[in-house]
Amino acid sequence: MMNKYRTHNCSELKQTHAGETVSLSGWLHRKRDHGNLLFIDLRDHYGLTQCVVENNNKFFSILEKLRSESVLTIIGKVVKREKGTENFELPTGEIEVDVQSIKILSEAKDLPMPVFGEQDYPEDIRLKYRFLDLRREEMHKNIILRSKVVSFIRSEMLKLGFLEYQTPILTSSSPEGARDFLVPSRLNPGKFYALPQAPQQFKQLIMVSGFDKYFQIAPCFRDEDARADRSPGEFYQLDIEMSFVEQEDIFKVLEILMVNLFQKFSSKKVLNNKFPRIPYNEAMLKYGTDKPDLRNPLLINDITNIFTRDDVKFDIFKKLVKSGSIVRCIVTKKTKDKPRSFFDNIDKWSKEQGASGLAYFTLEKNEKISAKGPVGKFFSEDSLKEIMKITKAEVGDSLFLACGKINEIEKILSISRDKIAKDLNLINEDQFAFCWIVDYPMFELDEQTKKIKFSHNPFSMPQGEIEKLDFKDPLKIKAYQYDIVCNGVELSSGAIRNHVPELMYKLFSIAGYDKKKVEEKFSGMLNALSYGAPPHGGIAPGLDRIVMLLANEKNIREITLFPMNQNAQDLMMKAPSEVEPKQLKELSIKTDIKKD
RNA sequence: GGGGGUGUAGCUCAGUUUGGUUAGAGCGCCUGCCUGUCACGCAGGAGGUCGCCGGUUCGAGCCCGGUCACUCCCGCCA
Repeated sequence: MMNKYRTHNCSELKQTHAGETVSLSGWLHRKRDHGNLLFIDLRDHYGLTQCVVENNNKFFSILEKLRSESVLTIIGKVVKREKGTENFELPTGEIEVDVQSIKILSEAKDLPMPVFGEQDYPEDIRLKYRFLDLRREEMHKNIILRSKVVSFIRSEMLKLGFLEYQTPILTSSSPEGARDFLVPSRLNPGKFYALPQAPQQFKQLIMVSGFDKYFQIAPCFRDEDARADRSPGEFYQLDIEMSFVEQEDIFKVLEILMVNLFQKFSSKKVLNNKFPRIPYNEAMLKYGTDKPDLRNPLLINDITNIFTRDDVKFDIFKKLVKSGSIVRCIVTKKTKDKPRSFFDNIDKWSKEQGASGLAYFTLEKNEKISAKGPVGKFFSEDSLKEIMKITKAEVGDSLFLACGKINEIEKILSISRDKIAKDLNLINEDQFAFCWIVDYPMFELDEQTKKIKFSHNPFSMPQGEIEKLDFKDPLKIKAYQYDIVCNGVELSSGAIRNHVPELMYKLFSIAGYDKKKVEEKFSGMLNALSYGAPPHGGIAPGLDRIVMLLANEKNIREITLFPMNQNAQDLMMKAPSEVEPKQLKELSIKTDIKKD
């Protein structure tokens, strides 16, 4: 490299360059001013180089006054540092550049937030001055990681025989799923495009078009509220679709890709090269959630039947069980010597989470087996033996019990599992534990409307032979629908698709869409499936969440170049913004409609 | 739409419990001293509507009510 700005970058120079005259360009990272001797750390994308000026140099006073983060070119001679003054933490720490001349390319004002150092700063300032925030080492590193992950995925997918296809950004609104972002059409007054929530229908149409293996790093738009791990508005999926495949074919592709990806970009251990397949119902029972963290060894067991026994006197639970509640528990191994406060804290915490609390006892054995703890006295030896059989608990273990309606129990025990494991330090942070959640129900009951709705994707293929499906009891129908989960993070859902139009009408009618409505909303799709469609299926792992796991970050903004804040505003570009009345008029849009 | 947390100097934070003189510290900035630092050091200085509005009080950064901003969570996210 050699141009008017630089002969080398700021991480290149070594002892072997000593004596050469070089030019470097970059940001003034840090100054150390000794009055008659000035050290300057010059920083670029690649690293840091220390430059030195003495007070007999005509640029000394200029450099002394120049503010941090100004951009300059330094021309000077590479000098080997004297013994004892090297900095072995820097790749360039064995040399320094003796400044001969400089050129200031861009002067920086007083900074609203420093680039130097590892201090945390308020989110709104970081977002407003994102270009400064991104200069900081941690952010810079995360963004580079993200770039490398994207490149790696592309090359792996190509190796696996996939081709990348691009799909439209302006498309039509769909009735299912999230809220759409709408774009008014100038040429079609009163009509709107929608930004794609995912290229779902397009990727299926690509299969119908005969292309066999599709992937895309696809932007997806959903107008829903933000979370720490969910950008408002937009995110990226590794969108995948394959023809003539069964569920296991898709699992194989994803396992190869994920294992390679996570091994390449993290030093953490991938627990299983073949990810465990856990049926949805089993996951809800054993973990209370369909995104279990398998690093956590704690399991949930159902012990409702214990509370129908006459030799169990725990009347509060017995009464609830009689009226339809269930009891489930978490066993913790060898916790008999934990102090009372350990158990009480978890009980107290669960109440803060809105539960009615967690009962607990510890299994002991003197002459006979007994339960120690506030509710221990209610259990006979025989009932404890039965509990031990069901839960595989042993003497010295403790049980945390929750009683209530199934949804409440699943929820509280799911978060209790996390909480207790954290308190007992049971989670190995150096692991990635992947799993597949399979056999999702096709439909579920909407709690509010009491109507049957699609539980996941309306285009999924129901399991079993089509002729034998029992549409009278639709809640029992399972789908070829699956999620991939890593360390308790839901990375993606996918499905084998329904490529049979008649079946699709049937399924939609169960969810309350008549034939006309289905034809109206999915005409493109249905039409395509009527002229020879291959059986196909796919998946779409969230790219942002993959990078978060690899970068070990809890917040999606830490791995996104220019994120919006929680209110879906870009504080740097000032989006969204008002527009000229003329623009609105062209689009046939009025903005004076009041919200209810 | 709802709940929690935070808001004091350009930045990070202390002070709020128990209302009471001129609201402090570190970083940054400005001035001076300093030739081997790499978080350079030393001395001095500037910098504040204590988010905003209202209330209680002789007196409010501190108590009360409202409001705004940021954030985390619930709802929502096929």
